[in-house]
Amino acid sequence: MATPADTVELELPVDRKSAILASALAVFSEKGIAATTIEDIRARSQASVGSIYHHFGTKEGIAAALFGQGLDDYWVQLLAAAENQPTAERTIHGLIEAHIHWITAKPDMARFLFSRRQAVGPAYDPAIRARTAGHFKAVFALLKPWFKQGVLRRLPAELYVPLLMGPAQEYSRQWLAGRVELDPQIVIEELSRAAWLGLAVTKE
Amino acid sequence: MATPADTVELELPVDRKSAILASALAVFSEKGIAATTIEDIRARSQASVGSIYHHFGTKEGIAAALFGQGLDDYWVQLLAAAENQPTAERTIHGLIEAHIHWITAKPDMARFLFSRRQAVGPAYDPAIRARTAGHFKAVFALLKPWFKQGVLRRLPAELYVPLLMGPAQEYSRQWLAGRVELDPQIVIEELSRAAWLGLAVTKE
Amino acid sequence: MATPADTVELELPVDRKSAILASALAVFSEKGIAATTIEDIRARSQASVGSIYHHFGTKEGIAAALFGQGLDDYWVQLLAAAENQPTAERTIHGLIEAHIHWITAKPDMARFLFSRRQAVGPAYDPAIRARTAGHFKAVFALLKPWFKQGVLRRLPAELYVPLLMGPAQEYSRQWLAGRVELDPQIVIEELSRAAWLGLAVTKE
Amino acid sequence: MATPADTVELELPVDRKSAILASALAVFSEKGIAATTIEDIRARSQASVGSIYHHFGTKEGIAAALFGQGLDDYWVQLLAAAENQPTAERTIHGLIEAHIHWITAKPDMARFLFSRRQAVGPAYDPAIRARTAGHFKAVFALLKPWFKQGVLRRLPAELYVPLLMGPAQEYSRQWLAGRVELDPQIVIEELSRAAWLGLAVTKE
DNA sequence: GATGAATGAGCATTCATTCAT
DNA sequence: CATGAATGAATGCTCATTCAT
Repeated sequence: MATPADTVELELPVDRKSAILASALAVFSEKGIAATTIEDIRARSQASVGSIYHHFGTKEGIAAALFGQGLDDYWVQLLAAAENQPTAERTIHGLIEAHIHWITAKPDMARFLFSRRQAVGPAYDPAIRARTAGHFKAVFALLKPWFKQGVLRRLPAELYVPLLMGPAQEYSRQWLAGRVELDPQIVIEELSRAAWLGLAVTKE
Repeated sequence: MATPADTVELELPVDRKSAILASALAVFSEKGIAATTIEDIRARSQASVGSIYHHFGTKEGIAAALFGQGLDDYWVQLLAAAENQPTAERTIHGLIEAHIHWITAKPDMARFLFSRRQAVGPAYDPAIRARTAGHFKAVFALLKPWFKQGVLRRLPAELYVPLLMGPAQEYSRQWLAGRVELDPQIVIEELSRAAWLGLAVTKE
Repeated sequence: MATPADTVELELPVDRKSAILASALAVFSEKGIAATTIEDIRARSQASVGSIYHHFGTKEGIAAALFGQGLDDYWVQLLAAAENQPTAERTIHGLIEAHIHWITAKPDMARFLFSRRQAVGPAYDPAIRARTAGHFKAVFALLKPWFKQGVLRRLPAELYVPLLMGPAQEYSRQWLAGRVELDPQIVIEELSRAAWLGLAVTKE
Repeated sequence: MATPADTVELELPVDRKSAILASALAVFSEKGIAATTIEDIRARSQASVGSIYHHFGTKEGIAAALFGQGLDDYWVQLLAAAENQPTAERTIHGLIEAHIHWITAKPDMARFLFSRRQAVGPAYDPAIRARTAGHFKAVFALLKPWFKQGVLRRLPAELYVPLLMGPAQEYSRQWLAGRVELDPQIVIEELSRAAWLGLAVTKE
């Protein structure tokens, strides 16, 4: 067995394009998006400037490609986790659990994705918004039945994300910033509980 | 009739230093922090480059000064709102309400403050963390009695902020990004309710 | 024949890197090192700022490259002139002659080289010192035999350069500053004589 | 007794003007002339920018004042040392001795003075040249008798300084640069000897 | 597709100097 | 005479992007 697990750095070059994206993500995470230069990405990916521009056209092109990739990956996880759950409570639990697992598994991508406005310029805003909306709609569709059954509360649309994901999102930011370290299982239970209580119809 | 109300721009120059800070905040909000140049700030504040550097030493110095100012202002509001409340529920309600009012009153500063990592470099991190921790402690002290009375749940410290402020924070981000527009009163009630349910001891 | 001999200025661009070095030397000589700006060098070399930085990394990088080049060139001349001389006196004469010829042939480089401390920052000091020491050692080795034969005096090491090159060096500085103009042959004889008398073992 | 010997730094403020000059010299020596800013001088002299400009008008004005002061001081020493000597050899010895003593006593000023071209801009050149010429003439007059007596050689005027001061000057530069450290007495004897041999008429 | 030298607009920062108090 | 806030031209350097090979 040649390469030990922590020499990950050197395993990049699957193909050029992916290597560049992976390197970009790594550097973004290390130095911040704004502070990252093409030269940083070039050095890490062992590609040439020309090659980078050949594949992505612009610095922002790299970020956009990365963002799209991360966005889809994230929502795919959420969707999968929420499917085929027997109850609303378990569905919500599945979403929170998937969220925490995902940021834990891919912290660099999470950091990048959650820095929305810094990551990709306003030009890409509509596209991203549309894509996010699409994903969200798919997930929301899974909750529909329970709204009809009166298990989940009917609220102004803009409040669902804050109530559902707000606590998890806030915790994630702190964890990604290295300010916090807890047993994931406890965190998931607690954050799911909060989301559930905020959304569930009170029995009286 | 000399100056119409919306020509606010021109009323800046109280004293140089404040004018620079105010202008910086305005430009940060308009173009984003990373994209803001000293020249932008200079043009808006009608100061000279030299003057800016005389007062703040570095571009980051401006951001740091602004951040400190905003941070204190924010927490002062929270603290005031949470003081002298008769019940835990009302205290939590006060905090959320103050939060929403503050971001509504000072959206530019809120945008700046909530972009933590982009706003001020890692050099200032410890200082900011300490200052935030201090403010938070003061607020948390107001909730102490209810922990002792068994009204509020005892949880790992890292979960209080997510449960208490997470929903409000998530909503604020969307509102500040212009993605949402709701009746503040409804928002406050809903977000307070979520925070309360997440923190309160369940009667059973 | 298109370009007259004194339009040397326009013949620069052999390759970019050399053109930049040559231009830098010219401007250093004209305006002084401290007063020379990158823009001066850029204008003269007809390169772009980016190109200059691509090749030399720093303003000081240019000076360092130039210094190394000049240093080697100077000592190569001295060494060649001192080799294979029949007597100590002729060896010393050869060194002084080579020195005067070199500064006469390359006054700009001489001015640059002899302004040691101003030319290159302290960071490069050790490297330069080592390089100079190496060159000096090679030359000194040529004089060794005559020390053994009792023709040249044994003195504290630090005095050899002052006694050998001091008069020539002082004259050179004045000549390079344009304060003096003499028949080189007379100068060489006189300065060689002084060096020889200072170093030779007195017969008597 | 209040102030210990090594707190010399704090004893500056005799009067403002002198304090500024002394500070300037100190900083020049520490950071180099080109790298010294008015702010450096201000900080060390504990004067205000305004005050500095009031007294010297320009940054170069400081250097010029300092240069004049140092130049006169140097030559006064040389002259005194060469006066009333019984022989040409002792006169030359006196000059070299005074030179070495002076640079040893006032290394900062020596460093400043010997960096001629960097110290003061070309504007002051004629004035300095004239002043130096005057001083030199006075000293040279002391040697006149021995030229007439055929003890000292008649040479092109431009060669006297190189032959007389060249070795000492070269040694001084190295000593001031910290590259050398010898017993002053030996150095003086050796450098005087070289100067004498270079200038004396050979007995045959 | 890949390479890397070249480009040049743009930026943060410095610093001598001025001048109102 | 002293002070220090204010000025703004000038400078070294960065970096996204292009393009000939």
